[in-house]
Amino acid sequence: MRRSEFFLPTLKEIPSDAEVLSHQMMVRGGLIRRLASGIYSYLPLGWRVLHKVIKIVREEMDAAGGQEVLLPAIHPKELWDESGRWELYGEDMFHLLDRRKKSFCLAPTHEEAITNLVRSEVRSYRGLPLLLYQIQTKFRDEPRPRFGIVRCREFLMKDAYSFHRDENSLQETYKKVYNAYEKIFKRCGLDCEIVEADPGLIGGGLSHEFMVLAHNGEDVLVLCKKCGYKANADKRTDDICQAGNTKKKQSKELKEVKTPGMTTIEQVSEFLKVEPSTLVKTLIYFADENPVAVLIPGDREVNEAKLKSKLGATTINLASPQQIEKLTGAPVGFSGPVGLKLKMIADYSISGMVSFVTGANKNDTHLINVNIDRDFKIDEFGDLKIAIDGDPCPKCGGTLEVKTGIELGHTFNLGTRYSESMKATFLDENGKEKLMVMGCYGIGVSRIIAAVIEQHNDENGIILPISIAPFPVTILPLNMNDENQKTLAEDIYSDLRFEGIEVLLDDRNEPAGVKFKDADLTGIPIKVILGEKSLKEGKIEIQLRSTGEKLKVEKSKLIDEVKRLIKV
RNA sequence: CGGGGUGUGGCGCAGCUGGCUUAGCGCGCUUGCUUUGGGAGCAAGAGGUCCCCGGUUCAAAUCCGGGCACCCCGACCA
Repeated sequence: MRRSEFFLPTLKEIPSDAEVLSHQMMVRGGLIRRLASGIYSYLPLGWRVLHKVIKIVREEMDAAGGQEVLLPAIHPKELWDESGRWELYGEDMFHLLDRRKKSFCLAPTHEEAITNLVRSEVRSYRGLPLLLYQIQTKFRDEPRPRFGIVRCREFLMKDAYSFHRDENSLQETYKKVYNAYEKIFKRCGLDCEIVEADPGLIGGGLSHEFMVLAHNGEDVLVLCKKCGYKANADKRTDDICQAGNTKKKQSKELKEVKTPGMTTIEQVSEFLKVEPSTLVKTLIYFADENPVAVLIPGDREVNEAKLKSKLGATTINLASPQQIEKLTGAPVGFSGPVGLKLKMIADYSISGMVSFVTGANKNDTHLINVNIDRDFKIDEFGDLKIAIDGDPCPKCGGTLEVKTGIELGHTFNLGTRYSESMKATFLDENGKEKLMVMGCYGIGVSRIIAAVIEQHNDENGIILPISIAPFPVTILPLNMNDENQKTLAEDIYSDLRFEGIEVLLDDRNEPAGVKFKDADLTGIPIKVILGEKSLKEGKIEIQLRSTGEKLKVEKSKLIDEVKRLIKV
């Protein structure tokens, strides 16, 4: 490709609406442009990168035994009613009406569509297992699109679905896909953490997320250096951590104290001269219209994702001041568990606490020397806090580190969540009808590009690995008025193309600096530089974007050298 | 949806507090000449419903009301 003819608008300045580094660089580098919030066009350069990523994903999915399909992006409402997810997805789904006013959606995911297909075509155990995948645009009316291409309302996803006769077969395929994912991210030059996750709206049992650590990640992970435990910070650890000892003897007498106007933890702890950690915060939530009191230590916050999954609720909301007053008899800031007639759920850490401070459900009043069991009962304990750096590891007791990352892949053990609601069954060798066991596996394909850029960049711009570079090589004749450089550039250009190498020839009549800056910004891995300096010595210079390394090679060896650099 | 912010040639911004000229600057763009190892120089140019609607006023980019769009922080997810 000739740069003079290539549609590649690069920007000198940072676009004002791009806060995150990868977003800024993708816009400046001419990879993408925004059309609306969370909706982006891919320009030729960005589309080339996306193509490279798609190729890698496709190769590894095929190698794992997957077969590619293409499912519709528009689905009728009835399909989603079968699984009950039309309601569940709600506003997060783009809805539309056809000319006869029949309801459709732009598909945010394809469990229903694939299950519909497979249930009608596969009737026998002989047709199983089956691993089908597609690479397709997904539509989600995200409440908050952000970080450029990281969280979009229209984005490219690879989604795969597997169907099995039993759990064992699912595990086999699950492992294959898991391994394929590791290879995909590695080939894209990404360093990936695989963590245990909460399956969320997709449903099912154990699931894993493939995360790239990034400062601008929107997911929070906890990592234990000691035992290697890794999980999404929203994943409850109830299964592995236990409630502490609640039997500690406490004889101090329960007492009311006046705390006029003190509605915050800070005010109360300062007034009573105690640490915030010795207070217990009582928060009133509504879980699908049912009020519940949530108890956590005064210095901690509730992780609403954990709470939601603990309560098995679809929506969860903090009660309003009016509702609180109605339910507890006191204004906000004075809620407490003693005498409260609500379902009571507490974080595990509360179980080990004795003689703590709580609200008294009475205006301007708190209680001191409060103790569980003696003064009130907890219905249920669970892991409900937002994890913070230094928390104990739920598995080994070591110290947890909290990091942020970008979720690139998610694998789910769906079990029979969809085959049951949608009646996807088959006959086994005994002629018995059974439910198919399913798995599903997603990769945010477009998002991978942002993740790579977050991990690989410098002050000059993007640094791309050869594997996903739009062009592995660019030729920079520094002075287009120099006939010698010009013809040499043309010769190298046709030689490289003859070798089947994609190359960008910067044939613009621009100063050297412009060419260097553009090449760096767009992240092209190998620069072939034709300038007076090296040509005087009869040599051609090669610069590597990743290391800044400069090589000088004989003209006759150039093509072989470039081929060698591309191979590694 | 709650909280915060922004909207002025293609891009980045100033002007708005305290209303009045022809709305300015940098980058980019066009033409010519010069230049060519890290976003080059000189000269001449093109390009604007100041987000939209309404109000106040002799007069609004500027003040007031409403709306829209976009960004950031929270709840959702690949």
